[in-house]
Amino acid sequence: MATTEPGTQQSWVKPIDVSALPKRFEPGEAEPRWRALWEQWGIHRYDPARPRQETFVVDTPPPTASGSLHVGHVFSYTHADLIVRYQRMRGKNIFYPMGWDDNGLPTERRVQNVFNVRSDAFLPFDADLEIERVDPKTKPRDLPRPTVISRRNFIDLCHIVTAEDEVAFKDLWKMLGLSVDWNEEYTTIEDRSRAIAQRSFLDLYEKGHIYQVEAPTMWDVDFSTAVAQAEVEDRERDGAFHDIEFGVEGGGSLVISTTRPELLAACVGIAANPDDERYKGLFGKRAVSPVYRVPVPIFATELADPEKGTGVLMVCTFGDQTDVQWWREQELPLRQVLGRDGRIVDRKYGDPGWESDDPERANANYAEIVGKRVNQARRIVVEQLRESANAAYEGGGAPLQGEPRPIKHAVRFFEKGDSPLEYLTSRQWFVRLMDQKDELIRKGRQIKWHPEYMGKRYEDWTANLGLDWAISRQRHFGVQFPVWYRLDDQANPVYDDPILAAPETLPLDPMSATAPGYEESQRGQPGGFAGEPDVFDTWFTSSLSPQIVGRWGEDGDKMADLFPMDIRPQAHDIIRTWAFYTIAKSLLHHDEVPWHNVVLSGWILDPDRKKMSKSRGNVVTPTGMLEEYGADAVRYWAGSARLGADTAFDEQVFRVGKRLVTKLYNAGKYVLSQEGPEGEITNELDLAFIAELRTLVDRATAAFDEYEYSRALEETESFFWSTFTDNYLELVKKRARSEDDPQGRASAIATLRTGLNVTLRLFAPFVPTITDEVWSWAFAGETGKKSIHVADWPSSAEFDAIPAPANKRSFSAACDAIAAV
RNA sequence: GGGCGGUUAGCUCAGCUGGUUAGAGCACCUGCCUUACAAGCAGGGGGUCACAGGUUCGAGUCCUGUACCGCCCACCA
Repeated sequence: MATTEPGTQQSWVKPIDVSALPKRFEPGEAEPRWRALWEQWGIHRYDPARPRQETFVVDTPPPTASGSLHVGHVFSYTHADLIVRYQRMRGKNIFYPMGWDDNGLPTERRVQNVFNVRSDAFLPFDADLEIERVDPKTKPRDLPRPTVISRRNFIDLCHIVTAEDEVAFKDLWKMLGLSVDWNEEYTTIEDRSRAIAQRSFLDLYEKGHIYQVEAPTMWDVDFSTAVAQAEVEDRERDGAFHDIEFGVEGGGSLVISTTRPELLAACVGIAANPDDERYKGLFGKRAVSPVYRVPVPIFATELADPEKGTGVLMVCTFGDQTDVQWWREQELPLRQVLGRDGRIVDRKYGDPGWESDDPERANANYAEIVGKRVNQARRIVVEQLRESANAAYEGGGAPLQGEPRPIKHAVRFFEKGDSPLEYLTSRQWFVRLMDQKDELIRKGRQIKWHPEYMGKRYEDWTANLGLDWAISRQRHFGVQFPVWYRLDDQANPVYDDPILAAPETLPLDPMSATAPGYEESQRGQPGGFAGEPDVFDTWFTSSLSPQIVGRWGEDGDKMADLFPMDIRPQAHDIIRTWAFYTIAKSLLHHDEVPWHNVVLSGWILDPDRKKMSKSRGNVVTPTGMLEEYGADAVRYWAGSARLGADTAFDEQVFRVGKRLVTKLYNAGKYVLSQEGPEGEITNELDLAFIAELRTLVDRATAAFDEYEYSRALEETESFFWSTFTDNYLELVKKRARSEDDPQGRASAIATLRTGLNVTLRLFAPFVPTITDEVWSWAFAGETGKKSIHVADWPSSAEFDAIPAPANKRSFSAACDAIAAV
């Protein structure tokens, strides 16, 4: 700071008192102190009074609030924070919320385990219910049967568990120094989010984008719920082809190949390729199944591959997606044998739709598999197929031809599930997306993807979408459908004409709220009403993150001020879910893109280049590394990886980050402890240094503008370390203390301070604590910006008053000279 | 089977629109406690830029093909 030395007219740059500062910088002490100050000063607050064009809006990912955060989260959330801190210094009014995605299966699973309970949507709420936590030391097999409780009681427990997780998550984010506006915190299960999700449903319903249908859908038998295409993944599994002989009416036989003999009872047709010479004569005839002696039509289809198996196959209700297609196209009967719990349901041959040429045998065989799960049923059916008594026609041999042939094949799983998906007919709600594909792609192209090639992933997924979005889940902890059904004289729901909730009554639970126009006593009664027991797919709610923070349709609706948003940071594995659904919602509700930029972080891989995961036991805990290296060092590590790039976890980089922090501390102490006359920058070397600094500012700014923060960091770091401290600082040390060159000394001190001031600001988004610490020693007072994070981002205009050096090469020449010595 | 990334020093990675002897950090070797910093400084060794062709005066950079690694999607009888 400049003061006037007593007895002179010369103003004097006063040094800081180095002896008052600790010898070493301690992140563990400084970081909490600075966090408290930022909080106190409110520098992360959004200012609703400022106009949209001065505002930078972030659609932050709400992490799943169950279990724990891992290094990958720290990595990608830091990336968003780097961009935000840059924009804040550019003078932007930052809208930076944080949400917790707490509804959904992960939470349910945790609550089931923590309390040993199960939920039943139809049980009445018990206000006095007390549930003890399971002692974590209890072995699973020693647990009593789970207590079945009402959905509302279950949800209360979910709230308890997620509230604990959210506190832990928030602490971690604060420790990491995320500059989130904690006034804008939300959860996806809170009332506002529920109201907005239900409002979304009503709006889509009104616009004709939502329908309800009883149809085959992908079904997870463990969770007993429908799932959507986006939640499905393939897993390689062992299987076996079983060659099974069917009879043909009028004589002869054919041999099909199947991996799912247990579905033989669900067989409703036989298919082969129309050009397949082996089967051409059979189309239009009927085949007869072994074991059950059920006649089924033989038809031709281009989808049948003559090369696969025996070239002829059985169509079941339902073995896979193609079965569903054939069932529709050929108008085949429905013979579903698998129940929602994954067990074989009871059927009687001889009943309508279950005709058999030998009902007695069919029933005897079928009775053996009733109530069994798929694998067990398969073993039993295979044994039955080995008996010639079960041949498809009189006098036939054992239907199973040879031994099953083992194969490896991809099987569809629910991404959170443990059993293969089944296709079951059930009543589900859908959002129509198949008719929106072109428009979804067009919207995707209006968004800038960083890195650009990630946009292609979105486009491929959208173009290849095969199904509308199944949004209903037969689960518990989620947002309810704001829907009731009228009951007919037999108390059966009339699904065609649902009763919708009035917008002003949201949020509500139709299982406890009374349908409009009815009395609660009419619930479940003939002529009365019933609530829709299903809940939304969690993505139905989390895809509304822009609307939730924008309070769409609520008091204080800010959509006009925030929407479309500036950036959506997220990981690339959820392009097909979170990004896709958010774009879809935004299109259907507002005919707009939800944001202008998508910013995609890569994954953290372990040194074997595998994705880090809990199951691999190679997870490093984020808190541990923050405690050991400090937030600045951890942020340095995240900041050194560019967007989209998967990065191997390398603890060395934390050390490098920590070293940079130390260097900044020491360089700051040195520069600000220099004293001398105040004056202009006039010396040729100093001017040359400033010219170098100026180009650095331009490069770092350009990089940040393209979301390439890692390049900005690298440029700044190499300038700071090499140009500034190793070269310039060494070159002017003497002159900065000179007694006989007051002008040169003034010039050196002014340049040193400018160099420090500017590089600190360039580093501020990456290492917020150390930069604010050094900033506070002198520059905070000089500029009136008490925190560096609200100081102006450096611009080349700052240097306009400083003349260019006489020779552009002065600086490198001086460096060469010192190197030679 | 289709698509998208990647392959550069022992390790982790830069290298933007093709242009002088290919870079950084870590690790390694040598020398220095030079009053900001030994968590530092000065210097050094180490790379046929996966491979094969091609375009060009000139290719790590552009084109074609191959191999390997990873991801996404499809296949599921």
